[in-house]
Amino acid sequence: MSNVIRLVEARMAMPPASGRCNVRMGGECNSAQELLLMLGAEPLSMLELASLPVLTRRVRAGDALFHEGSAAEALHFVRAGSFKIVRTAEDGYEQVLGFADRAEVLGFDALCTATHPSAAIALEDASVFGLHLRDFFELGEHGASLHRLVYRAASSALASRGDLADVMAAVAAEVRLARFLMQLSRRMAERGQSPRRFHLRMTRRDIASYLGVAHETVSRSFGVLARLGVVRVDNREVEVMDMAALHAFAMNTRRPFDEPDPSSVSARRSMRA
Amino acid sequence: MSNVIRLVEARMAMPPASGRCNVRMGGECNSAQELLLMLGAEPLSMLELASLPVLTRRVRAGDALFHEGSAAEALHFVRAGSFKIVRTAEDGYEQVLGFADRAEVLGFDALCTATHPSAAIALEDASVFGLHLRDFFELGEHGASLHRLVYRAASSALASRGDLADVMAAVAAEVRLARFLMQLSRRMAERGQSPRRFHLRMTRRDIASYLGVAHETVSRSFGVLARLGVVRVDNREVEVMDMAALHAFAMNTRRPFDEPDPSSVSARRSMRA
DNA sequence: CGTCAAATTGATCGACTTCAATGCTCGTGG
DNA sequence: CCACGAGCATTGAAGTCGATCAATTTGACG
Repeated sequence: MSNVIRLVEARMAMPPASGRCNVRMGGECNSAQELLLMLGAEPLSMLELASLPVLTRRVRAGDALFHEGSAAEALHFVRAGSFKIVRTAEDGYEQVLGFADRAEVLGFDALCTATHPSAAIALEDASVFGLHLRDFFELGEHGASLHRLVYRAASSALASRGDLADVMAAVAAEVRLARFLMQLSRRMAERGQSPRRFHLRMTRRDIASYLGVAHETVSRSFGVLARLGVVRVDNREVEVMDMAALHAFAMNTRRPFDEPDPSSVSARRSMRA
Repeated sequence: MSNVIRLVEARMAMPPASGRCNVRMGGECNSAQELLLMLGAEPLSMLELASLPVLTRRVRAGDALFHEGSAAEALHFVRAGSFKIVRTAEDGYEQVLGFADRAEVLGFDALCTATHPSAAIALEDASVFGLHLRDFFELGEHGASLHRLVYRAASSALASRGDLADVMAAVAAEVRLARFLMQLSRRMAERGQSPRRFHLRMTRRDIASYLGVAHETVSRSFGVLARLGVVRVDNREVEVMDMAALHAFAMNTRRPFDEPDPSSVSARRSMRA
């Protein structure tokens, strides 16, 4: 409960009200505490890390937190707003690897190569915590509890990229979209927000890239799901009308020749009126 | 049969057999040293971790190191052999998320959920180091150097899943296969082995799942690349004949309307003789 | 109000999935 | 040791879904 409240406050009052933290590029006042709380630290462990040098940084919508190929200097954690993680091919094609919300780690995949294999671009005005690698690697025994939190965040990031595979594994485009919406719904639930109604913060192109289809196909797939009454879509506003049907859609790995679970709305696909 | 045994022996003996370490399921003698060396530790840091409780475990071809959904108990590092990382859908469809070779970490994505979101299945008789989570999280300041190594391995695992997206992002099946082969080639080079000639340790089905296409399509794509003289394929034995052409193939993000790099073999696609 | 990007909708064609049948490898057992 | 069988791999044929090109509408922002 208090989690929810804090989350909402952070989101509503995006320029955080903690006064001195608003320094242009790096107040360290209570940032450490805020970061640790966000990552789920126990109060006990926070004392020993009170002096953790944490930078805060704001990123405007469309700007990159870091570019692909740039040198890795810090680990970042999303404080507010959201990001897309992308890789850009030589010909300019932008592949979206995932989306990151509050408390998620950014730039972890740069630790092994010392240069970022992917870029992080803000989908809306955002704010992040930064932990310089030098500092991060040099906190001796005090760092134990922080390490645990970072491991968890990194593990979560790894699992997220597994979700990407889940989505792209589906054959039919509507199934991919359905799985994507299920992922979003689950994430919303984890944050204590409504899993039935949410605002998409990314463009159709971003979704298309994430799904591995053309952006026109995303539009059409939204249309199909909407016509079937599974969801209601108004631009970037999405409402899940029939969660069971959406789930049934997301299941189909192969051709949906078998009857698609007789519960709830019939999820037949022939919609050529 | 005898073939397999000889192969296994050769592989197991790869690290100069440190004698007592061959205990069935858990000698801790020099395993710690071996693990640290494998992960690239500096000799200096190895002294303080000499007593690290490291288990060794052998996994036979086709067996699972851990199953999807099982409780996370340890971090594993591949000592010998190779694995595929898979997620299985309710309908039994097996999605391959990646392949792991020597020195790679397995099971890292279980840290956040405490249960494995993916399974690791040995592609051949294999051997791993195991680090129990209790032990891992409880090495105070001495763990600093180990943490650095584990972070690097985990970061590498995250980047690998980005490669998965790269592959599945391609529109044409031959491009996906070409990218996959480039990945393999790069990995071989990193290990100091020939980047032009290698043995595929996974089935065509596994490749197909990784690429996100039907396994028949993988066969056909191999055929196309072979007919063009880009590679030579004999069952699971692959030889890259024209690395530049393979690279050119791997580039194509969109339809190959522009001339595909006039160097080397012409990489046109119309092969309807 | 005017501009530009985002989003929707339509039409065409090619590539991939799917079904089906055969050849090949390799491990097991006769 | 050889022959058999089960999974792996290749090849063929047909139907379909989605990529692409193209045109229009909507929406956001100055």
